[in-house]
Amino acid sequence: MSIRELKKQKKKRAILESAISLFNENGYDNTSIAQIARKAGIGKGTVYSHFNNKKSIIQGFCEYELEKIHNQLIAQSNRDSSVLEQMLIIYMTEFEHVTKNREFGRLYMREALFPDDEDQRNTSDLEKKYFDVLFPILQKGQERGELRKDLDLLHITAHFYSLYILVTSSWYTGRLPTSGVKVAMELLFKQALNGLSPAPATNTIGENCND
Amino acid sequence: MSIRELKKQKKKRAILESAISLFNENGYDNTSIAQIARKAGIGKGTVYSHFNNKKSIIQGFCEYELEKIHNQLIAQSNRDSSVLEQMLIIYMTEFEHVTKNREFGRLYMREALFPDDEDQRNTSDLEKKYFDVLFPILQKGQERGELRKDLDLLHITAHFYSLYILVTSSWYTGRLPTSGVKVAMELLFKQALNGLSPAPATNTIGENCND
DNA sequence: CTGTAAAAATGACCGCAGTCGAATTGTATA
DNA sequence: TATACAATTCGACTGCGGTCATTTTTACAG
Repeated sequence: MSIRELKKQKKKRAILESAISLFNENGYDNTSIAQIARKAGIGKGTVYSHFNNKKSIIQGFCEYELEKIHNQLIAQSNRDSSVLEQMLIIYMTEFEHVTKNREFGRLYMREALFPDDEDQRNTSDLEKKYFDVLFPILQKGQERGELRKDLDLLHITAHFYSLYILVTSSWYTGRLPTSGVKVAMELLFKQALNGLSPAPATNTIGENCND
Repeated sequence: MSIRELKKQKKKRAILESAISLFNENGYDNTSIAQIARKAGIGKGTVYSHFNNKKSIIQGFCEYELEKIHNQLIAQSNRDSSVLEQMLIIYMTEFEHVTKNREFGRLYMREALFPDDEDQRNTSDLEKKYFDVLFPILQKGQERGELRKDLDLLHITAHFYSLYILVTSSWYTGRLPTSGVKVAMELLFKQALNGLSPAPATNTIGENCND
């Protein structure tokens, strides 16, 4: 690694650290690039040689964090627990990381779910890692009979992920206090597994299997 | 209604119309308030006497639109259809409206789900109307035995709403083409009703259901 | 119609995100 | 070490969102 690359990495980290502390201190909108640059001890223009724009400072940080989580989870994952337990661990871990730096997490969720048209998403590799964590768990779940075998793994993921989004949103909007997040997520995950309609045995099977 | 109020309403509509066309033409970020003002035939400062900031132009529009939808739905709703059918109609209607003006919808979803801390949400009345539409349908569903009676109506709503968010996000991120939205939503709604885990009694029932 | 006070409209102004060409620093070759 | 070249840094500059003191319009009493 040349001196150049080394300096570049160092500066990038300095920018991120300045940005994180300033964003959490004063909020995203109340922090100027000039401030970040000053705190990092560099010129304003230099910030833009490391990040395309203000938003991508957030993306850079969050994607870096998320990748760390995923690597952690792959190492930690306990193949023997139930799907419910493992999903709870995964999404609660992600929730904690996303909301640890409130401002960063908020802007990341926005960009990830409803991105600017111009920002062509480069999350594909991140997504791949995501699925690398989830799919083995779900597959095992299918083999163990915890999950219906006729369902696409992608669709199963969709249910858990969508509930994760909702819970996170509820936390951000203040409808759900931090203390209630885990309970809510567990409840909703269980309901997703069991279904909203009554068990077929007791009731009209035909209606549940309508097409 | 005084002449003042009348003029004010007229100008507000003029601003919105200019904003809608410019946003859809050039995108939100590439449209300046000055442009909107010029097109509406007023001064720049006047825009700010009708809207607190650029974002609230979007909110004003979308909340107005959503209220229209809700009123429509209350009138239209067919109490005799299944919960699945009614939910599909409601959320597909909302999807169509939200995505009709792509840019507006995107920014509205962002604000609704992950709002700025400073913007204290005033969506409570909008939410109330929302529940006024949904709860009767779900209640009827419980009475008819389509939905488990032990579930909180709010939680049932959560499942459908979260899937709606996911599908909408998938559309905005380009993962789901417009043509695939309804199919995806129906599939996911059915799965939410039936549950992700196999029916307790037998394993084969699940396989007869859905695709 | 006139005077007047409140309401509304306005655009100059401020601080910021992002750009760009010039200046500086690192690298390679002789 | 000297020189040429590429990468990096920089801050003055542009156009924008949002503010505010000033001007213009409206409502109404005398």
